[in-house]
Amino acid sequence: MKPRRATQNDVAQLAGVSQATVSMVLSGAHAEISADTFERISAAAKQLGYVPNRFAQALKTNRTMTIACMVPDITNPFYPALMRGIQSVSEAQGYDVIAVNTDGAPERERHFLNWSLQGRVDGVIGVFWTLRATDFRPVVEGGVPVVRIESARKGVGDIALDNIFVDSRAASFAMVRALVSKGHSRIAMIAGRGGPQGERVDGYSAALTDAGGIPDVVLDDQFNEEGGFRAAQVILSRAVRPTAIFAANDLMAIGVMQALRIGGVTIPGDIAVAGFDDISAARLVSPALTTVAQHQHEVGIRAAEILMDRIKGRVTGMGTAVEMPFTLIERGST
Amino acid sequence: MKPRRATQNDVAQLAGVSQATVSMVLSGAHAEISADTFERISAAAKQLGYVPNRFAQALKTNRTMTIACMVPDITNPFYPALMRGIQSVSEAQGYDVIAVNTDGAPERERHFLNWSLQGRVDGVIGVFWTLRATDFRPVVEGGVPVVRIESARKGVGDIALDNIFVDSRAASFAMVRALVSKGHSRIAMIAGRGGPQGERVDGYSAALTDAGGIPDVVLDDQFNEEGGFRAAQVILSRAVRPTAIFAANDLMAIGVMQALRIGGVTIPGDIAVAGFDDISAARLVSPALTTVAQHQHEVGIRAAEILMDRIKGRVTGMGTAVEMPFTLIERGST
DNA sequence: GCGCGCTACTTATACGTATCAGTAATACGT
DNA sequence: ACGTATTACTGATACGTATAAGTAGCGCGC
Repeated sequence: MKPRRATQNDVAQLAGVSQATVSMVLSGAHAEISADTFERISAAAKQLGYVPNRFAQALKTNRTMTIACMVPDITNPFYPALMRGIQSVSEAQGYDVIAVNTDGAPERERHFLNWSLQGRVDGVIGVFWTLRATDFRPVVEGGVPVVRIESARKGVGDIALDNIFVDSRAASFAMVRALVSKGHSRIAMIAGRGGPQGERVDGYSAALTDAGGIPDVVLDDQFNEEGGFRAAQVILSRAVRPTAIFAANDLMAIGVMQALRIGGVTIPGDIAVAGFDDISAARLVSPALTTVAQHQHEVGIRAAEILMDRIKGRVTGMGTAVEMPFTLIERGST
Repeated sequence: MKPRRATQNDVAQLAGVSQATVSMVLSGAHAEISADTFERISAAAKQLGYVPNRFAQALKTNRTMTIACMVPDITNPFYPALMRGIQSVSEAQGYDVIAVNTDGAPERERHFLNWSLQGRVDGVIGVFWTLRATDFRPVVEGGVPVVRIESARKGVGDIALDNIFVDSRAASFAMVRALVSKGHSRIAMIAGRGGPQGERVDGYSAALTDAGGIPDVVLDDQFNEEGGFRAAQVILSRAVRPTAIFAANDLMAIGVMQALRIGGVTIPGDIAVAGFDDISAARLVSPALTTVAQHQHEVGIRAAEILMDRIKGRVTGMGTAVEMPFTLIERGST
């Protein structure tokens, strides 16, 4: 009922050697071990089904070979793409990646950040909506590197916290400019409330004001299709409708398109729609969705590289801020 | 640069007590401790920013207060809903939930299952595509309970492995029967290759054969919108088209709908479409998607309850198989 | 024949925590 | 006043591993 797992001691006993020898053979075979002993130990380990206890290992080495990826909502297809990028570089270096959902809630973000202080992971890559740089201080000063993925250049301050960002404001600005150049002047924006989409809204407002338009932002509590759907219905119920709707992310944009279709509005004939993120579904909806690509796979790769540099001690000192490019992708919806 | 985190020893020294006392105060305050000492220790701990080392803790107690949720593809909205259910019960009992992506690949499923043997987690809830009951033997016999989420009743065998399942074959059968009763006879099915959708295809084939139809299954490598999109294009390119398409999951069904729309086919007028899973997007597409609800939130809750029973030792002995109900949800697409 | 340098190990210790078995100090009952 | 019970701790040990330090055996040069 309580089937204790085999330990190095059990293996050692079976092979007739000491525990230390077992450790040398099974961890890194860099020591002077005779082929015979090596064989005996390997055989004994296999026979007993020995699996190293990661906790004991971590306790000793202070390394867990695991990094955490903390995101608000793994449901949003934006994040899995990011994770793939992270995985590709960290797994190549022998690190596992685990994901946790923070819901973008302050107490959950804090809770899981605190996690990393418990020595559970060697590093953190995350998208945090509510935490400020000072919240990370105990963690990075505790020796756990953190790479934060952001939507704008943040002051790196006096703390070894790395930022990697796409300039959302500029991207949003560019998108609105593109819409304006197609003749749109009444452009509404749809965004999530309380989230990190402030820069996107800012860029929109700035570009629209530049062009002589009047910003018109509709918020919803949810950042997904449902939120976009609801917000679009609000817009449709108005007396005067916009000629284009710019959603703060693709999920919301897809929700918008569904609402328009139900409302009998043609896209882009009556109303053009644009999104943000370039998730894979953006290519599949019809008409295909105009959007801003953030190249999240590359962002993930770059973030993981930065993290690895910290973990391996190749980089020390204060944090950096790395900017990643965006790309406007025009498709059928505009 | 190497800022060692504070340990109980540091706290003890500062508070002028022994490490053992610190442990008693900070873990469970169930011992006889004077209010004064309690205060001193708490204050010292806070001052030093003490955070328990989970590894040392786990090494000692053999409990990690963490359970793993292993799923093939967290991108599929089906799984996050499941995770919410799992989280709701396990977090209430103080357990954290971490997610790992197996991609449904044998080596990755094995790798992460092996993980649990390393003492990283107290239990596993997972959807495994390739592993067989025997693969779990070392894990459950190693004392880590596993609850497997399945699509059919599995023989529980002689091993303490719990199964929880929705009878996909019956669900699929029921869906096809419903389509037949609406007058459809040429019903095509779209499914993913190499995945776990065998039962769904089986149920489809059986029901269609019963009704005098000829099964017609189109496979694609991917289980998502893209896969459904491609498979639908294959079907549309044929001389004789079906009157209904049944997709093995909602993502594929949504891909199908997009392909049909692009192809100028009306839904459900020309071709009806049905899916499987009842993800939230199913309600939002237009027309709304007819599908089979598996109540994944409830499945997650039940799975976590079963797991907790094992972890807490309230249930011992051989595994069980628990069946969960499904519901046919008819919407506008049929 | 003795020290030297290898090889191939073994012994001992530490990581940070939980916990059991003590043990002073005080309180209590008779 | 004395034994016992209770309170409030302390000391020691163990969890499973990695690793530094030690050592037995042996060939070898001189």
